[in-house]
Amino acid sequence: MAPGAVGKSEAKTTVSPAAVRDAALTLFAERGYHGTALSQIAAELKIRTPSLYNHMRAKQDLLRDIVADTTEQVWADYEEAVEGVDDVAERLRNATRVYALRHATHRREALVVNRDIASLEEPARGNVLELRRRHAQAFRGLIEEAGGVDRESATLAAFGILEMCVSIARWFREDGPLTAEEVAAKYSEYALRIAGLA
Amino acid sequence: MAPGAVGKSEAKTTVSPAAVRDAALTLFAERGYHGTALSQIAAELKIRTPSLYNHMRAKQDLLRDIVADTTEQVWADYEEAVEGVDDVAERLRNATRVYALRHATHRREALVVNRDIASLEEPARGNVLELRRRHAQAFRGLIEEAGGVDRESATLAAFGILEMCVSIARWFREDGPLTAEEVAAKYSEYALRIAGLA
DNA sequence: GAGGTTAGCTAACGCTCGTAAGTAACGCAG
DNA sequence: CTGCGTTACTTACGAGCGTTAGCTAACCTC
Repeated sequence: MAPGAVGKSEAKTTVSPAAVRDAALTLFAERGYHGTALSQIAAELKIRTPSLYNHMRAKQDLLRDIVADTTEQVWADYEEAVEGVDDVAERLRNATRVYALRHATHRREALVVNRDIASLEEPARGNVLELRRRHAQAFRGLIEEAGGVDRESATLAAFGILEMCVSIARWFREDGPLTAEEVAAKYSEYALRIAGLA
Repeated sequence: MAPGAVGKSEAKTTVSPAAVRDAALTLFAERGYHGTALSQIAAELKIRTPSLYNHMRAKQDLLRDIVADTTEQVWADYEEAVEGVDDVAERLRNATRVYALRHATHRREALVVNRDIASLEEPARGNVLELRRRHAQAFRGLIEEAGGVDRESATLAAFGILEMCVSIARWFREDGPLTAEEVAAKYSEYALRIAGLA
């Protein structure tokens, strides 16, 4: 049987790799990678520190998995969002909406990615940065293509829009007055204004 | 004579508290507070680690000074920017401009403040957060007062504008195609659009 | 009910960290 | 010239880190 996969009768009180990753995610988001000790992750799971090694290979692997998976999902979101949409303004709106939405619904992942990329070792770091660059350039391309602003401003606007979305992870609360979808709709509207399309 | 204050003939090859703080600032901005060891700061200054203690009291003090000073200057910028300006849209433009400008001209400070506030110990942490809250609420107040959007959207817009400016510290380069002033002008224009005033 | 697998434990490792103490060299004030 | 203040040095400490090894007890399969 696959390790950690609990059978029909649930809740065997045993820790799984996914549980370790989830605890790490919470703590990394709160205190940062270097600010989090394995002993704290273990405490969260109510086991001793060395027992963690039954479910992971190294601390760095936890960070790598979190950052790599998240970055790939961001790119997948983007591709799906613009696929088959003809109007360029609508492509920009969709791309911004899914990006904003992810930052509202996956706050911890977003915080870790944006704070601890520097703590990621090569070659993972290079791969992640490459994917991010591709995403940012795709955004800039959309804004240029839309034609509301000149080329230099497009770069500026792209950075502004992306980072505005990233910021959502810092203040959004699930029990707040607005749902994630509402916030995403607002911010994609802001994006069009910044790009000179509204 | 004041310690570290070099006489008329400059460059006595001796390290000053300001030099330690500057080296710490650079490294904190690059690798984060917990990711930076005092040994690295010492290496940057070409002295041994314990010699740092001739110019500082503790590592935490370096962080506290950097973050506290920067936060206070941000607030001072704001007050000066809105002082005596009647038109509310112009107040918003000015406030955004100086905030953006500071993030372009003090990139390292901005990166540290936005990344390592969690590593700041009390009571400094509380004080800083209080000042930041005041600044954010002032922005929200400006947007509400301007009346381009409803109250809930004002909060959203304020966060978006502020974080858009913060992002400048992440990509701005002094030798890039745009000056800090040009970027600040652009972003304060974006702010007005987000606030529904353009 | 025996054998193998798993997940927990304790103990211990090598390392690096931030910090303290004591000492030698240098420069200015008397 | 003498003496004091300053700065950097070496040495050392205690603590905490990530990680490894080895044991034990529980469970799953047959």
